[in-house]
Amino acid sequence: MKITIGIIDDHVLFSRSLSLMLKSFNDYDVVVEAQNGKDLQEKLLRNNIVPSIMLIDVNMPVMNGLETAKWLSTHYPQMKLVALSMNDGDKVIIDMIKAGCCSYLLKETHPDELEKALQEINSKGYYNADASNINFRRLLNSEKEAVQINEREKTFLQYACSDMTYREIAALMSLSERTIDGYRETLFGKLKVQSRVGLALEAIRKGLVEL
Amino acid sequence: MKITIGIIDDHVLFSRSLSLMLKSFNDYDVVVEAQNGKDLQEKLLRNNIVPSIMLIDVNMPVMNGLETAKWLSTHYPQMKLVALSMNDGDKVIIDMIKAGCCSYLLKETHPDELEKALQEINSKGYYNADASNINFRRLLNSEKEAVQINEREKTFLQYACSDMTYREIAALMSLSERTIDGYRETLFGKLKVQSRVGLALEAIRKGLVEL
DNA sequence: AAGAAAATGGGGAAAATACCCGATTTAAAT
DNA sequence: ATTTAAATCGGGTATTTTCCCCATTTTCTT
Repeated sequence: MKITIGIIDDHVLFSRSLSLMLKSFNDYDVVVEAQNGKDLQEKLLRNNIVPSIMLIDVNMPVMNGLETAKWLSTHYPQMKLVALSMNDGDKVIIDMIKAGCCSYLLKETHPDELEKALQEINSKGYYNADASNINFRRLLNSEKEAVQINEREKTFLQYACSDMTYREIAALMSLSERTIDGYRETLFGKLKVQSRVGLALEAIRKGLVEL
Repeated sequence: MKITIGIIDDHVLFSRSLSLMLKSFNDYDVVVEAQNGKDLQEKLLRNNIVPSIMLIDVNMPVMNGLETAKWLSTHYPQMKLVALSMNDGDKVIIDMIKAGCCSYLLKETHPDELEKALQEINSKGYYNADASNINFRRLLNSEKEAVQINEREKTFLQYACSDMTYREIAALMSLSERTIDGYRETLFGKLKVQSRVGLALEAIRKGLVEL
């Protein structure tokens, strides 16, 4: 009995050719291919297919990898989820693992390692990429160091990434300019910057605000 | 005689599986696979291989798609270059076409269209993606509207996206603070912003500087 | 209820930014 | 050679940002 696999990726060229490759390994059968989470939901429910391993791309339109992984791990808790992505930031990797993925592979992974990963996931239930891939020790540390900001600060950060002056932002948030100045100061400390430009850029780098 | 193809992509999983797919089309032979432009240069020169069609990923480390396309079109002018990428901005597409690519395909392209594209490129010398892909008319218009900035301004823009003050940037570029102020003013006009934060953010949005 | 911690806010000053006025020097065009 | 255009630079000023001082109010803990 072959191991059933599902692939979710908006790049059809990738998912179709990866599907070919998996079939060439001879132990696997790709039973469903979807272009995003929404697409997958429909295909799973309509055809009543439940692959044992699901390869999930992180960056997708409509319903992204994180949402998809969360949905799958609640509705199909027995399914093995594998995040498959290009070089993402640490935060994304942590989020995918938290969402229930048992492994995180980069698209620059060699096919041989993919095969090894799938075998281990099927037998042991998980696979940790080594060497060229992800250093989990550093990841866990970076999570501790991850910047903690509250809702008000996040709102301010959003507004700070614009052409507005602090005076305008204060008016928009119905706060005093001093209070805004306080947010600014604490965020400067948390993000280790000394100017508003640096703040905006770091906020974007850390994914705290979207461009 | 099969048509010889080369693939450049840092995602090994993609290039290897795409290679499998192309071979399954039966008319093609993948004679070289590289992970970036530098890697390709070495492989071409060392093994004296000259594929007739080269598929080039745009985003790569070490030597990216644009540089690679430029190098190939000067050293191998008879080679057909095809840019292959995920959803990029208009500017990138224009640059790749200018660098000598005869087609620009997205990775979300369906395998059937890829096959059709390769056939047309081999027979007619070019292929324009239709429907879901790129609207060249809009592209040409957007090029007119594209912000034109010179080298000095670009350098300044890069430095402006940091914690540095204008004074420090002036020292770094060996220019007067006034001159820097002039760059700032013209760039404010070109990018339609009123503050340095706005400038930095817009520069990133337009892909004028990398984060 | 008392005390600690957090959020909010006030005033002021130095530095940086934004926006004017223009001059000079260099490069390019005719 | 002359004119144009572009790049570089100088001074001055209003606004904004950054960084201090610390007071009040609200929220949480004990």
